[in-house]
Amino acid sequence: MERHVESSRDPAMNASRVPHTRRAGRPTQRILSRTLITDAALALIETQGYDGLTMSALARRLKVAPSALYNHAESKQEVLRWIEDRVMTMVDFSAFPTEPWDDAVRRWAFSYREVFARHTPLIPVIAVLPVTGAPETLAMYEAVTQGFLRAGWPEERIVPAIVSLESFIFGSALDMSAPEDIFDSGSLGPDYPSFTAAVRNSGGGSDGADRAFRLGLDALIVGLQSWIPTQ
Amino acid sequence: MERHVESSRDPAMNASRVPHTRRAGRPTQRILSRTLITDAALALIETQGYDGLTMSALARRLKVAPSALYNHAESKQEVLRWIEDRVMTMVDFSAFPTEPWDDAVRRWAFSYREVFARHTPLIPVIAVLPVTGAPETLAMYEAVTQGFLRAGWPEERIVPAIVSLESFIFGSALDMSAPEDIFDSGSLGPDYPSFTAAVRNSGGGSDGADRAFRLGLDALIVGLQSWIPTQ
DNA sequence: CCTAATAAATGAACGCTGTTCATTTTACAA
DNA sequence: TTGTAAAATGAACAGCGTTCATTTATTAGG
Repeated sequence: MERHVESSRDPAMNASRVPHTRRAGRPTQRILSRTLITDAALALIETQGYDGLTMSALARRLKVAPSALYNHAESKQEVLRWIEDRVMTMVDFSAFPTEPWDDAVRRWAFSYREVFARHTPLIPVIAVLPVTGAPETLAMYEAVTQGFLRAGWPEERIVPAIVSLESFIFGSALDMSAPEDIFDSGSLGPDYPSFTAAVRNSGGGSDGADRAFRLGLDALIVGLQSWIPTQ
Repeated sequence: MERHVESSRDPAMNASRVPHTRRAGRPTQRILSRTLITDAALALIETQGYDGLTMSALARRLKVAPSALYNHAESKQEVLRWIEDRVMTMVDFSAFPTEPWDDAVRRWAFSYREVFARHTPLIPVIAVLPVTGAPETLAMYEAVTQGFLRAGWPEERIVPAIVSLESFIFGSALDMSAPEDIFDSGSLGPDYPSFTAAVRNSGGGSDGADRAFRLGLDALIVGLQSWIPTQ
C-alpha cells in the first residue's frame, strides 16, 4: 500500500537503548521508535483523552498497522510506562537547588499534583512501577534528594519522606478531578446530620480540593521539618 | 433450561432502594438484587482478583446470563460503586466515639489504608465518586465528623481535614502494593548518585511503605492538630 | 554487486470485553 | 383466569489488546 513513508523522516533513534553488541546484519528504524510512539500517544491523549488512547488509534496516528507497534513495545502497559516517564519531565523541581527546603517542596508538590491531575490514569501505573528504565523519573528523584540533602536531611530519612509526600500528592491529584458536589449526600442527607452540616459549612464551593491540598501539604511540611536535626 | 433456582433462595430484598410509590402490578425479585450481585462480585474478587471480575464471570457465578445483570445494574461501573460502598463497611472507625482524636484518626487511617490496599482498583473509582447513594460511605463520614466535633474542631475545617487525610490514605494504599525494589535504579544507578545512596541507606527493606505511612500520618496529625482552637 | 540476514511492517485472524435488543419466561395483582 | 410488567434469555455487536505467518525494506559482508 502507498500509505506510509511519504517523506524522509527523522530516523528517530531510540534514545536510551543502544544495542550493546552489534552483530552481523544490523538493520535500521523505518518509522517507529520509543520516542515517536510516546509523542503520538501524548498528542492523542491531549485531544481524545485516555479513553481515546487505544493501540489502533495510536497506530492510525502513526500511519502504521496496529501490529507494527508490537515490534517496539511489549504491550500497551509498556507504552503507558513510556508516557509516564515523559510526563515526569513536566513536573517542576527546579526550586530545589536554590530555594529554601519548604518553598521548594511546595513548588514541586503543586506542580506534581497539577501534572498528574491531567493524567490520572497514570497514577495507578506509576505508584507501582519500578523506576528502572525511567530516566526522567530518576532525574527528578535525584534533584529532590539533593534538595533534601542540601537542607540538612539525614540520608536514611529522605526516601520515606519523599514517599510520604508522593502518596499525598497522588491522592490529591485523584481528588482534584472529583466533581465539586462529591460530598452531596442527596436525599440521604438527614440521616447523616453532622457530616451534612460540615459539608454545608465547609467554606467556598469551587476550591475545595485546593484548600484541602494546601492544608494537608502545610501540615505535612511542618511535620516533616521536625525530622531535620539542626535548623 | 434447568439451570437456576435449584433451591428456594432468600428473596434478597434490595436493602436501600425501597420503591416509593407502589403502582399497579408490582412484580418480585427472582434471583438478582444489588445485595446478591455485590456479594458475588466480592467473592469473585477474593478468589480471582479484579482481573477476574468480568460481567460474564459475575453472571456465571450467579448462574444467570450476563445480560440479566443489566436489569439491575446500569453498567459495570455501577457494580463497582456497589462494591466500593460495601468495602467501606470493612473500614474500622469505631474509635471515634471513645478514644482521643489522634488515636482515633490513627486507627481509622491504618484500617482504611489496609482495606483499600486490597482493593486498589477501587481507588480511582472512589476518589471521584459522589457519595450520593453510598450509605455505608456516608455512615463512615458521619462517624468521623462526629469524632472531629467531639475533639473541638470548628465545623468549617472538618471536611478539608478529612479530604487531606483521605488523599494521603489513598496514595499510601496504592504505594502499599508497589514492589519492594520499586526504587532500584538498576544499571542507571551511577547516573543518579545521591538518590541511589539515599535508597541504599533508607533502612529496613521490607517495611518501607509502612515506615513512610507512619511518618507521614504522624506529620499530618501533628500539623492538623494545630487547627483545633483549644486543647 | 549480489546475497544472506534480519528488523520492521503488514493484514488477517483470535478470544475476550462490556453492552444491546428482541423474545420468552415468570410472578404477582386484580 | 387474565393482564401486566419485571426479569431472564441468547444471540448478536463493536471494539479492545494481542498473535502470527507473511511480505517488505535495509544493510553488512563475501
